[in-house]
Amino acid sequence: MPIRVTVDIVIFTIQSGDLQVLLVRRGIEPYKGRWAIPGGFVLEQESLEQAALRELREETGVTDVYLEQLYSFGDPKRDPRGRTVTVAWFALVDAERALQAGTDAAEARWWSVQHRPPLAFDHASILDYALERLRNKLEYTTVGFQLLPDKFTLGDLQKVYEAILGRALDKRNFRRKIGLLGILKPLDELRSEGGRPARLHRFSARKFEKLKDKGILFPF
Amino acid sequence: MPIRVTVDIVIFTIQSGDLQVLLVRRGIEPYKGRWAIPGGFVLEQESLEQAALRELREETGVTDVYLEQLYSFGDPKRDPRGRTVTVAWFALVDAERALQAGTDAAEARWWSVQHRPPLAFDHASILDYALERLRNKLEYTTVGFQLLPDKFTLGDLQKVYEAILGRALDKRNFRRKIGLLGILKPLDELRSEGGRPARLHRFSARKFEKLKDKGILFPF
DNA sequence: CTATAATAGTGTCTGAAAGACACGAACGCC
DNA sequence: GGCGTTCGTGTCTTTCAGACACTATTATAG
Repeated sequence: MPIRVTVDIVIFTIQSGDLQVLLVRRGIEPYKGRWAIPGGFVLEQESLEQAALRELREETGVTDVYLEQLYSFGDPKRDPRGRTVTVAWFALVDAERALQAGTDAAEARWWSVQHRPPLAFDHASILDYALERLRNKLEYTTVGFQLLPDKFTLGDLQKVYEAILGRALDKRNFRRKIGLLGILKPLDELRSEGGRPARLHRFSARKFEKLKDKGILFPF
Repeated sequence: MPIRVTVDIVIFTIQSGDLQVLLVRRGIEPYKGRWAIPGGFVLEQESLEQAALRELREETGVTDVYLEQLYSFGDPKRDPRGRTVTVAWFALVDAERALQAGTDAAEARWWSVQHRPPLAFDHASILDYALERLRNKLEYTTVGFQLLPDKFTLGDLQKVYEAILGRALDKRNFRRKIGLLGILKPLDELRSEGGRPARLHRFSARKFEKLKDKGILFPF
C-alpha cells in the first residue's frame, strides 16, 4: 500500500482588518501555475506535527506560531499523480511576522480569503474547512489573540474578531466580555492613530491558565 | 517515503447506563494478547471514510452508524514494525445494534470506559481523545441521539447524557431544554419498567433540519 | 488658537437561558 | 390496598447577551 503522506498548512493572518491566507504558486505539473496551500511530504523520522512545523518554517520562515491539526483528506483521486493522504493543519501568525513570510524566495503571497484565486487539488475544500474551524474556535477559545502582536489595543482585538466573523460587533459588549475574562493586562503605554490614543494591552497567559484550571472556557 | 496508513475506529455504545467501547484482542505480535481499538489498513482505491466504514463492518457487522473523523496520529515510533500514520474515527452505535457487534468471530468485546484494560500502541491516547471529543460534542450537537434506538423514553435519553458526562443532571431542567429544541416527536406508545409507564419518543430529523437551516445549534 | 474630524472609552436596561428545588401520578408486586 | 418504583411537571433566582449614546482625548486644518 504505497500511500504517500503529506501535510498542508492553512496559514492565516490579519492585515488591516482583512483575514488573509498564505498561498504559493505551483512551479510544476500538475496544476502548474495554480495557487495552492503550502505543504509537503512527511519525512521518515518526523512526527506529523514536526512535519507541519518544518514546512511552515521552510515555506514562510515563520516559527513559534499557533498550530492545530485540522482534518485529514484522502480521496483516492485527489492527486492525479497517485494516492496521497494529506493531514491538514491551520496556523495563525500575527501581522508583524506575516510581513516577513510573504517576501520569501518561493512565489508566495497573502490573499484575502474573500478574493482568493482558484486553488489546486482539493485545496479549496481544505481552506473552507479551516475557515469554518477558525470561526468556531474564535467563540470559545483564545485563538483570536494569536493573530495579534505582543502589545495591542482593544480596538485591534475587536477588528480581528470582526474580520474573522465577517460582521460588526458592538464595542461596549465586546469590551465587557473581554474584561470579564480578566486575561488582559493593561499596560502603561498608549498608541496614537489619528484620534484619542488607545491603551495597549498584553495577553496574560498566566491568568488564562488559572481559568483553564477551573474549567472555565471562553464565552464568546 | 513508505508510510503505511491505517484507520482506527473508537466505537462507543451505552449499555444500561454505562458508556462502553468496543475493543479487540490482538492475535499477533506486537502487543499479542493486548486489547486494541479496531482498525486496519487503508486500501489503494478507497477513501479514508470508506476504509473506516469497511473496517467497522468487518469487525463488528455494524452498518449505518454515526461516524466522524477524530484526529490523525503519526508519531514515528507509535508502531515498532515501522512507520504508520493512523486516521482515527469515532462511531456511535445504539444498544440494540451493539449486542450483535460484540458477538462476532474475532475476539471482540465491550468494555466500560471506566474499567478498560491496558491498550496496545498509542491507543490509550486515541481513546482519551475520542472521549473528550464525545463529551464536547454532546453539548452542542445531537450525537446523544445516535446512541439510542429509534424509540426511546426521556429517561433513556437523560441516562445517555449522564453516562457520557459522568454526572447527574436535573430531570426538570433536562426535559425543559430538550423540549425547547422541539426535535422530539412524542408517540402514542408507552413502555413500562417497574413503575409508572414512560412515553416513547422519536427523534425528528425533519424538525432538526429546520433548526439547522436557521443556524440554531444545540444549547446543552 | 479654535474648530473639527477621528478614534477611545464608558453604563443601563431588557429579554433569554441556566440552575436550584419538591411533589403528585401511574403502574407492578406483594 | 399498601408500598416501592419510575414518570412527569412549574417557579424563582441568577447570569449572560444584546441593544443602545454620549463624553474624552488627540491631530490637523483653517
